[in-house]
Amino acid sequence: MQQVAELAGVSTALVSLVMRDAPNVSDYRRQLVLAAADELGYRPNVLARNLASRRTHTIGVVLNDLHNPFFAEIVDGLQAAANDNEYRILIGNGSHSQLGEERSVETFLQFRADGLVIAGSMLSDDLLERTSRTAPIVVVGRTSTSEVFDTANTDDPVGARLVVDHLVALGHERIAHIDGGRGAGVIERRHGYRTAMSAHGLGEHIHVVRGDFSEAGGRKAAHALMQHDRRPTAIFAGNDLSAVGALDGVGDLGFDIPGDVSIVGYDNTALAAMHHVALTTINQPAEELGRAAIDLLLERLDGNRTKATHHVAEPALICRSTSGPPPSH
Amino acid sequence: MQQVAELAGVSTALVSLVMRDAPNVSDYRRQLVLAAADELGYRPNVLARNLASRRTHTIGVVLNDLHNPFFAEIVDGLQAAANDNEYRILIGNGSHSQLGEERSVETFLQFRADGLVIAGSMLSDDLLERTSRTAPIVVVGRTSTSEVFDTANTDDPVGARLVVDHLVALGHERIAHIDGGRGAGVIERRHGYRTAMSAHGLGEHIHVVRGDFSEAGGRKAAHALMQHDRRPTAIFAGNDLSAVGALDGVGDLGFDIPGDVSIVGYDNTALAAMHHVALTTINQPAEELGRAAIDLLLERLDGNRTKATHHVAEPALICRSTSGPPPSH
DNA sequence: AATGTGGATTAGAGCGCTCTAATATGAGTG
DNA sequence: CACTCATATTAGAGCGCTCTAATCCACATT
Repeated sequence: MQQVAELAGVSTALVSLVMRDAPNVSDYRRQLVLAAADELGYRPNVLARNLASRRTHTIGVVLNDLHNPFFAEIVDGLQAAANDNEYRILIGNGSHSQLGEERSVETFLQFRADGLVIAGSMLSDDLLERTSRTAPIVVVGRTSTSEVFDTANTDDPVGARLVVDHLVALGHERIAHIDGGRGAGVIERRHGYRTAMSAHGLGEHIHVVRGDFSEAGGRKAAHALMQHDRRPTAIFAGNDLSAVGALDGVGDLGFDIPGDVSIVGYDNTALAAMHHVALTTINQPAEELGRAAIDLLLERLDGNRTKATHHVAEPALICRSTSGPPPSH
Repeated sequence: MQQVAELAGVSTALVSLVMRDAPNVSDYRRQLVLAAADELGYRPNVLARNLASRRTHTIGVVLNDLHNPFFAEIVDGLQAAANDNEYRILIGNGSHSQLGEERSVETFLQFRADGLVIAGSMLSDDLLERTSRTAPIVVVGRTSTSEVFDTANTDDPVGARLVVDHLVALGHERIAHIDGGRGAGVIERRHGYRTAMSAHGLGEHIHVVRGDFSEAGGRKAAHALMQHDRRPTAIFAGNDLSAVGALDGVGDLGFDIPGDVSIVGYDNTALAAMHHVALTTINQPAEELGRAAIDLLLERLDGNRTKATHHVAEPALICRSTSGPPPSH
């Protein structure tokens, strides 16, 4: 920077002003500085800049599971919104574990990211609240009544109800649910499922088995369900990934879909849309969620809001070919 | 830091030593400092640390396409290897475009990442070589004869040959190829396909159509191929994602797989392994590639090597159910 | 000619740490 | 008991930038 200043015959302060295009710099000097910077191949050191300005213009995004296409879609929304606002995004991999998420969060805090977006988090509200004292946080894909951090997610109870309604309308009664273990949105979806089942007078058929939002988990759960003595005629999986696993698991055992059993997912990822999968599922507007998350964060960063806000998007049933009437026994 | 030093009754230098667990600090003082730090909730500022030490202990990973599960698998290897070596990983999204990759690279350089791993890059060798003067780079999933930066990838010409050999052994002659546009490894796979076809005396049946390593691209290419007047009996797609797209596209038109047409992918991602897809494909040892990339980078960072090294992994045919004998016309 | 005004420029302190070189400490040695 | 030598500790400069407050200057106003 000093070299640039010398070459341009100005002070380092002016170089600084030019490099962050501040106003009130004469065009003449601006050109001088720019030329000098170019000649020397000068690239501002963001580390130093951030240290001095106490702002990094970076948002840390912690993804619970890089293998889940749903998160890739959320990132699309985040990326777009961040670009529009001159923020950059860095992604941390939660490795599908609490520890992994914590590590990522810690990394971002140490880098002094201006804010965090945590998608599909398995972390406790308590931990998140504590963290958000250091930097504003938006949690995506999970409900929370926290009065400290913001959230952006889909109305999961409604989503779960849509699934049950759909299956009941097709004539199903024995509808089982594969949940997502400790994942995000698990409680709401499970609860929504239970409530909807009861509302249809199917309380006795409520059957929840544990999954973990992964393919492997979905497959295993499906095996268990289909080998049960009162096996279901329909399975509502907690997300598309485990639905696809269930699809596999059910297929392994030689059952026909949807002839013998219907399967419904959640998320409407690209996976579900594939012709060869054609999964009936619930759409979550991933990109909308991503954009909303950034908006919420920026409101905080610009100091326009201190009260927690919870953005709730509408789910929608996407009917494809893994759901149909139950077998006539 | 100063507060911690005062509370512990030592110098800031000693606090610094303790915080990065340097050797030669007495146990007594270490406890003192640790206690003080804990009491004050002190968290070292990585920005300042990095600025002062000129080391960030961070590796920037630029992924060409977050939607491609292959990259998620590579990240698993990178993450594991980085953890083992006390490095942290940050991911940048290339958004499937050159511009997106450049932006990510720039971000990492500005953050002074110690090194970069660029997976599936569409950037030119020239640009990469220039960049690697600033920080060491390992390019994953792409061949290069560069004498400047390192690479870790699979032997693509061999992989392509395995595909053609397999299809020819099944009796196919009209084998078409959907390439990956400007993606990584495209040239080698295409060339390997051409060479293998010629070696089998099928030069006249060489038929390449352009894809872009995405599902949409694969579907579109498959449509074009199957509506061609001399339509192929087998399609070799440049990666799994486009193979799945091709699967869809072919299905759209009412063809049976593999009855009417065989489809083979490349990468052996989780996508291909799905029961409902069961794609015949070429395995790339993603985790091995990830680990190798980190190893190469660390050799550079530790100053043990300055000569470019190219790690080449062995591809392997994974035969599933999207390939079979051609239809008997 | 004196004064005012507002934009352009700059000096210099400080962000929070690391690192070098110097100094303190203390056990072991002849 | 002075003298090593290895280990433990510290002072203080410096990393590369931003930011505040001060200064400068050209031009308009009285």
